[in-house]
Amino acid sequence: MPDIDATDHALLRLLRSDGRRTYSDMAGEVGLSVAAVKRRVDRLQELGVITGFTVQVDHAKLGWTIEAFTELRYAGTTRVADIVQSASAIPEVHAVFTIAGDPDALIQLRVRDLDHLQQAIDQLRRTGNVVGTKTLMVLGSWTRES
Amino acid sequence: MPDIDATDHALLRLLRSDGRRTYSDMAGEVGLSVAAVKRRVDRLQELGVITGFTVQVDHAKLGWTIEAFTELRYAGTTRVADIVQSASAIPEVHAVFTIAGDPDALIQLRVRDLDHLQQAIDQLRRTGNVVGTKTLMVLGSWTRES
DNA sequence: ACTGAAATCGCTGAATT
DNA sequence: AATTCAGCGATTTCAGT
Repeated sequence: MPDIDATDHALLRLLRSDGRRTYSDMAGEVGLSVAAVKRRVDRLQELGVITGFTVQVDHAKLGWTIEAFTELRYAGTTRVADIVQSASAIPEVHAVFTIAGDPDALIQLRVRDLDHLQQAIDQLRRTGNVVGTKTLMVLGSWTRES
Repeated sequence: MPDIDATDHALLRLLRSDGRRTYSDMAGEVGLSVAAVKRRVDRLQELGVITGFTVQVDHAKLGWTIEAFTELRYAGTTRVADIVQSASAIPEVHAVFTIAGDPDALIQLRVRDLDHLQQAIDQLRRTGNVVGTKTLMVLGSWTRES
């Protein structure tokens, strides 16, 4: 684990709340020069602490109004890599978590409507050696952004 | 639902893979002028399709090596807003999903070690009217980034 | 490691079609 | 709604401490 000091953590916090914040803004916040801030952010990327920058999208505004988690159980012979590969190939799949114990995987889905959800789940069941599913419909969500 | 055309979707896709991509880069990709691209991105923000920009962090590199989901069951009287409020107050909680049916909520956790996980789960059990939990340990994960 | 300055590059708004 | 252009601000590099 590399040495990440309090200033680095402050910069990460600032970039989390706004990934396009300028170096001069951050420099003012942490009390360093613009060049020093850029050097630290570059270093965090080289270390792999920062893996990238992205945009946050409200999927509901694009018509993908339904979010769900599906727990998958696989046949005993299924390998973890196969689970990820087959699930991630489905466009409705937003994230795949392989799990220790029961279930074997937790799949985060985003779909347009209930019909669309059923199609996505059917597709999940068909891929790999799925022996059982349980779907949790998301009513609301909160995500940390500090 | 506002009218988001193919160019807007292309811009969203580009910004997802790199949220700090320059307008001139995107202009080249979609075949528009820099100012036109800026106008579209500004509009997507005004519409609320783009809710913000952020940095992607490898939490394991910061020492938060363990990820888990905890399913929570609450007493019948508990209100959804109370679930989110009490769970989100715990620093180890990364996301809260309220669920239709059983369980009542799915909590995404990030912790430093197993001892830390136990503390976080204990804290979840204490808040609100939790009547049962089941924790899923994440072995690996994949998230769409296109 | 950080600072400050210089050069480059991109952002932004106004005028125009 | 998109384009062009001009002014301004941010990024990036480098010499100095």
